[in-house]
Amino acid sequence: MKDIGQYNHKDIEKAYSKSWAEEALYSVKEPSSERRFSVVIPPPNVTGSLHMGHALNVTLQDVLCRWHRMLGKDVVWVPGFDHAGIATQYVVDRQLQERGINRLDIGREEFLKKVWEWVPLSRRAIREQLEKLGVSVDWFRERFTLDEGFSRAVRHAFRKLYEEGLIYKGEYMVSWCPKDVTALSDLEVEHEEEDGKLYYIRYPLEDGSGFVLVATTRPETMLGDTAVAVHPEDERYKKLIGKKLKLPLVDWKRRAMDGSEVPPIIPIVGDERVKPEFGTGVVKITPAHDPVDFEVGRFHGLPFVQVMDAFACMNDNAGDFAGLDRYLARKKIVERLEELGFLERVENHRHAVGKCYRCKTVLEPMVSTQWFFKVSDPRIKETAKRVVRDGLIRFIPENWSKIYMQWVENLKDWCISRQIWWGHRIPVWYCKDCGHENLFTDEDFDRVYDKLIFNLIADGKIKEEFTPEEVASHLNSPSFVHPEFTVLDFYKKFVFYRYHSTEVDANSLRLFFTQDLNPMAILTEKKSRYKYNPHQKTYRFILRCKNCGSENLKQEEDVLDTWFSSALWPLGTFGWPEHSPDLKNLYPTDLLVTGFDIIFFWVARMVFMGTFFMKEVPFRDVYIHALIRDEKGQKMSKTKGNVIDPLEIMEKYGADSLRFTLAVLTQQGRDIKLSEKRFEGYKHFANKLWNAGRFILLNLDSDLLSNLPYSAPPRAEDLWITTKLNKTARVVNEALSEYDFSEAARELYEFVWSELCDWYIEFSKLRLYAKPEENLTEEERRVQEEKIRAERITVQAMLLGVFEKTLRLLHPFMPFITEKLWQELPTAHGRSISLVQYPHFNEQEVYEEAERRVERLKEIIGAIRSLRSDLRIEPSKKIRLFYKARESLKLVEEFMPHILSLARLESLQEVFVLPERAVAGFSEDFEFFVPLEEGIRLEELISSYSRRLQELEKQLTSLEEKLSNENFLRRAPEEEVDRARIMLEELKREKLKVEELLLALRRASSP
RNA sequence: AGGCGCGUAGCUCAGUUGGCAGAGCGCCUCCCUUACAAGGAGGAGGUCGGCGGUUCGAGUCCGCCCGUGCCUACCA
Repeated sequence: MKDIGQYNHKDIEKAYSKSWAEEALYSVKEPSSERRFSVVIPPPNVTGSLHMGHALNVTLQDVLCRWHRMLGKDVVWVPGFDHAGIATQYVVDRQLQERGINRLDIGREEFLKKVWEWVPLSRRAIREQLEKLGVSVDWFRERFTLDEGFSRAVRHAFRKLYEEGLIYKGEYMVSWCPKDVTALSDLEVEHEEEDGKLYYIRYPLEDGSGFVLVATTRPETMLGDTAVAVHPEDERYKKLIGKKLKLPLVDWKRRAMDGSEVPPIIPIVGDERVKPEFGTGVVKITPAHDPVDFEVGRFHGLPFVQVMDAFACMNDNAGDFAGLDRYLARKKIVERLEELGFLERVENHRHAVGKCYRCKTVLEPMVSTQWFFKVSDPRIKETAKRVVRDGLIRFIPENWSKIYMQWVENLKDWCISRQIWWGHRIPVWYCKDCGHENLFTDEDFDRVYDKLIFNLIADGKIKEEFTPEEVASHLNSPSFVHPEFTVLDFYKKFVFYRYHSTEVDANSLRLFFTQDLNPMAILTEKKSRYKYNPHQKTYRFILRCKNCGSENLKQEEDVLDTWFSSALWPLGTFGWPEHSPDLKNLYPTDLLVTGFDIIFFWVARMVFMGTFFMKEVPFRDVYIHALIRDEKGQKMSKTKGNVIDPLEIMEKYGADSLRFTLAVLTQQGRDIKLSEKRFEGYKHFANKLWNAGRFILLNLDSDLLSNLPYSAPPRAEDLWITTKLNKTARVVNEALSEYDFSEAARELYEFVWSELCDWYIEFSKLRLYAKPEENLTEEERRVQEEKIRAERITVQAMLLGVFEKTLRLLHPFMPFITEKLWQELPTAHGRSISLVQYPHFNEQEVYEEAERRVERLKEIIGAIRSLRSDLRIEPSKKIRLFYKARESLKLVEEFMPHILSLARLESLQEVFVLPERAVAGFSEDFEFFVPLEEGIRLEELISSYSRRLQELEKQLTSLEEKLSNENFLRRAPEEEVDRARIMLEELKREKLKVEELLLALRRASSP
């Protein structure tokens, strides 16, 4: 007997989100490889805080992880964060700009320091949000895509791919963002339809015999034209092939990328790629600024003239227009062309423009030297197709595998270099003497210290010139692998675990360097790795060219595409490239949950890396969920101001309501339209559950458990609710195993609200509040009291048992409220509801007979309530009722107290003749009569019955038609025909009944 | 230009081998009944986008069309 008061989500959620993390409840040190269930979180970007999409993503994962954990699995769910190259650089850059600081002014090193200051802030904020959401991740395994371990994994992966010939460097056409000043991969280009212009320009023939007319959408690129192309079979222009044109405007020197001078006299070439039907059938060729022209230029050996710089400003090759922004240049060039009579006409033209997916700047195709991952290689591409085709990886819903396959089929090589600062710097050092391209990873060094120092330098943690003290202090600073690690801890645990004896401090380091520099070491090693500077007292770590031995090396400036490291996420988080126990036990993961927008960016690329390096898929099931949109179906974005912040929602409605709402809304479609109202509805549900718990706890005797063996046998409603709950458990388990979150959640909602609260709890009050009759003898009274006591114990045990099981079923969806309520129950044992067994279907607990009787009882009570309502009898008014029944007779007698209570009757008496002056209702064979009193209004009832009659007539007509259709009788299955016949009989009986009642009512209402 | 999805109650959506159209919210009526007014009881509301086909029978399977959203694509 205790009162837990009113539902207050804030207190509950705050207490548990903290204690779960502090107790490391979801940390599994040594998972068994057979019973494990392993998942890696799609790492959120450290660009700010979580949005609703993240909330959905982690909620679904948490539901599944909690479910599997309760099914007895060793669930390891690895959390972590993505350094998010361009995105994070963009965020920090903007912050600096607001303080009037320019990134280019302070330089790379200083800027990266600022980013490293920002990262922990964002990381902490997101971590807190995840905890608030109640995610059951193993925080001891937290990782970051730019932590020491990942950097090492990335260098290792780069090296292997490079050595296998799967990474190459080359000069190609790439999409270039002039705002972020970097190359982008094809995937990072967003195409958008825009209204533009098509300019028709005259290019005069060199011999003065006329001109050809070319059409272009980007006239500014004409300054870089080095040819004009026509289709070789085009009758109009065929004869012009080989002739020369004078490029308008250009009367200055242009230099090609190879340094040669390019005259403004350009050839007309024939090329199949030209479509005669577009424009004039003549196309200008700018090999350095258009992807197709690039191909054409290479094919015909044309010079490449760049006319723009990295910021999309015109360069020296643009002569008079040098220094102008591309759009200003376009305007000026068009004006000049018009002045000089080269512009024939301008048409409106709608076309697709490529934009940067981050900053939406219109991209410029540029020729530049970039690094590529040769994903078109069969070792990558064919494997990636095979694992899905053969079902080693399963997409849910299934149709995404088709989309995946199509994309992989059309793969082009992936540009992985970025000209930004924030990210994994490419581990390549160029020799300034012989030009050799050197690739270094710590595997190039034998000694532990060398490996260590190399990694620190490669990660930019120490400078090339350093002191042992600096190294030691860095090693003892916090690691980015995990906030509670030092850098040294990390190296010991993951990298150098084979060398446990290695103690690293300033002294041993100094000793190491001294030894390294002594004459003996130099003799044995030929050349020392370290150069000592006696003035500065610093050491320099020496890399030597693998070709010529020169020490004059310079590291590649470019960093890797952020997705290159994310692609290693399911490997790196488990310690790869080391053969760690985690890698052995937890790879491949069992499940990946993500949105369809990153199937190509991330999912496919994890498949590339996983299958290549591990010879095994990175995950088995890929559950693809919808994207969150606002109530109008628009994407949520800060600029539109239509975001619904999960933090605000949790504050107002609670994490449990947020989670349950998202689970219910997770249909297999493509998007979820969200409005704040949805959360309100499910907060009511949480409240309902709370109050059910409150009711039960209020009515439990404090000594219940010790009295348990002694009790009265269960009643029909007990068996009924047991069956219902059992069936609910079956549906929920089945739904979850099919990733049908919505079905599982709705089923639970339905059970809690419509069965448990609406009916069972109401029924339970009969026994809980039972009192002995009055005017009894002492003896009789004692017997009755004993019986009531026994009944009370039974119903309390039932309530307790049913509720406890319900909480367990609900726990994956609403972890906080279920934990709290469960802990309040006298049966609570162990640390947490999340560690006890999940209920499953039990064949023994199906009581069909009891279930049918109680369902029938509900119908009867419903019919009486309906009549009361039609007669406008106030709910609080108890009425006298008379009834007639045949098959239902026993049932009515058995459940007399239930009917009296739930239908709010003063009495229910059987009669054998129709009462005079009474209005009636029925439910099948159960007929009942309310004595007609003054003030009872019949109109509503009459119209209610009239509507019912109409409906019946409609159904009857269609049924009769069906049954008179010979084809139906002949061809439909027998049971179908029988069902129709039975229904016809029932409808006819009901119709007679309704007509009879209507007649009586009409008589009564018009005296 | 190809590909994928969606059109069912006022709104958001369920509807699993074809066999009597459902839920939540909203709306209407009545009630603050000792867990819960964040509640209880009852109720209204639908030619399942359109046309055609298969079938005894179609929201469900097939075809075409209309509307709508998204993804992919080098059309100057």
